Amino acid sequence: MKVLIAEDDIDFGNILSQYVSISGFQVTLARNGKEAWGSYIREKPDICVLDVMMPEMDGFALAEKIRQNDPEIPFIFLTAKTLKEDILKGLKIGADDYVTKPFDPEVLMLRLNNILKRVYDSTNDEYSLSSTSLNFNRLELLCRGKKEKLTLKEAQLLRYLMANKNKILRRDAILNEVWGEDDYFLGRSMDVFISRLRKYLTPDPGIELRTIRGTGFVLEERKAER
Amino acid sequence: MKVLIAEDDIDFGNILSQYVSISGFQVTLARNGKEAWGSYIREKPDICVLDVMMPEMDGFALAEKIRQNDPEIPFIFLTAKTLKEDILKGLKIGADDYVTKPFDPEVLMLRLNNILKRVYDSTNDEYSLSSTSLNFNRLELLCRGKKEKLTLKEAQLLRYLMANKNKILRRDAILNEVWGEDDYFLGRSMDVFISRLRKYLTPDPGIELRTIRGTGFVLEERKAER
DNA sequence: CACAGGGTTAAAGCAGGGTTAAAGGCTTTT
DNA sequence: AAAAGCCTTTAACCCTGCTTTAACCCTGTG
Repeated sequence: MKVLIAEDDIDFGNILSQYVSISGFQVTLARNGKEAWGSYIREKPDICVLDVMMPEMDGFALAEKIRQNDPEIPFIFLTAKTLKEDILKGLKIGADDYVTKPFDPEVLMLRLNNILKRVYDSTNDEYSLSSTSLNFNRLELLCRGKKEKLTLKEAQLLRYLMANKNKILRRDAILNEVWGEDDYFLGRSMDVFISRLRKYLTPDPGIELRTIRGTGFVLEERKAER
Repeated sequence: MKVLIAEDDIDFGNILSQYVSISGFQVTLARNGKEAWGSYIREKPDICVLDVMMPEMDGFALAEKIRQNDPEIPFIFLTAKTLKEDILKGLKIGADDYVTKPFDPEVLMLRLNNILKRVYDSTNDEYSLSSTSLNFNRLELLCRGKKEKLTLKEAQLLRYLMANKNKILRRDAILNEVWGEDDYFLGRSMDVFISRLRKYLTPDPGIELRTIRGTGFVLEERKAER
């Protein structure tokens, strides 16, 4: 498990990363927001621990940028502030946790473990339906023997559909879950992706990505009708 | 969505539960751990908000008891303490979040929403009458073993009728509730839908969608007449 | 028996999606 | 620093299926 820590206080950052790496994580330490962004792109960590107050780019701005790249990755914010608006801001971005300084590194470790257990243990990155399966980690779709390489968004959308197979998913729910927000244009964008997924799925006749007009979509196993 | 709040400070508990119920949750408020346990068994809430310091049974003990009953249910702990060992204890039990008093109810609401979105994404609303049931989420009607796929409007209308079964509903009330407005033409449109619903419901002789001339409609269970 | 409220069916109208191509952003490569 | 490459979003145009409108019929009530 890779952890990205962004913390501008050098001493504190070192202590923290020692602590975390002793516990078996692979740690990347960055000294400011810009550096952290570079590390993120290179390392593709599993979780980010971000200081809110940093030079170059603050923790919130960084989090938003990272969130755009990966809507699933969990964040923990570190801050000296207990100001209400800061906490609210963090939670709105989708912080998974919020730790106010000063704190004990052990507290952070427990939270890290809790979150990772939740996010990665329960989420198997293999999904299957009929004679089709998605390996989310490798972004690969195997459909009736036909292998397809997917892009990240394609895979995220398909994963959400497969994780909720046979359930009608409302347009706004899909958008909020996969894109993080919901507006008209993103909706049309989603339609484009749906269209592309249908193409990928054509080799498997046992699977149908059905439109529920005015509501949303379902990915369902097609009963052999007539 | 049901929320169980366990809080021994009566005033604070009331404020909190008002806040939460305004946001559309169904709230049960308990004044101590024992009472909360009873409420838990009765209500089977979807999430628990527990004060740590309570008479009879503290929040941690309660959480452990509840966790035994349901390994998935999420917790949020409320506490005045910022003591390290308390936070650790909570996190070890598997707290999903931890809020220290004093705090803004809005913060709590955001955390509630975050957690619930994560844990439960689909609300299954089911309505039934006689040997017929409507799954509104799936837009499916099961009528005496006959399955029908409904359109959104059909389902909305039928849901309103089923949610108010055996009650006479006035035309203008139905229109305002289902269509959002009430004029002559929409009224005729509704008649078309009523006609179609009657067709769907014919397989179940125990159900009648009756017209109250000059007033509206009732969906009622038909007593074996004669 | 008259007529208004509602039943039923078919046609019309329209909005929500389907599909494809081009534009726009980011990163990586040269 | 420009160019190339890859993905996502925007745009345009089309089509389909749902809702509404319309037309005609039936029936209960004064």
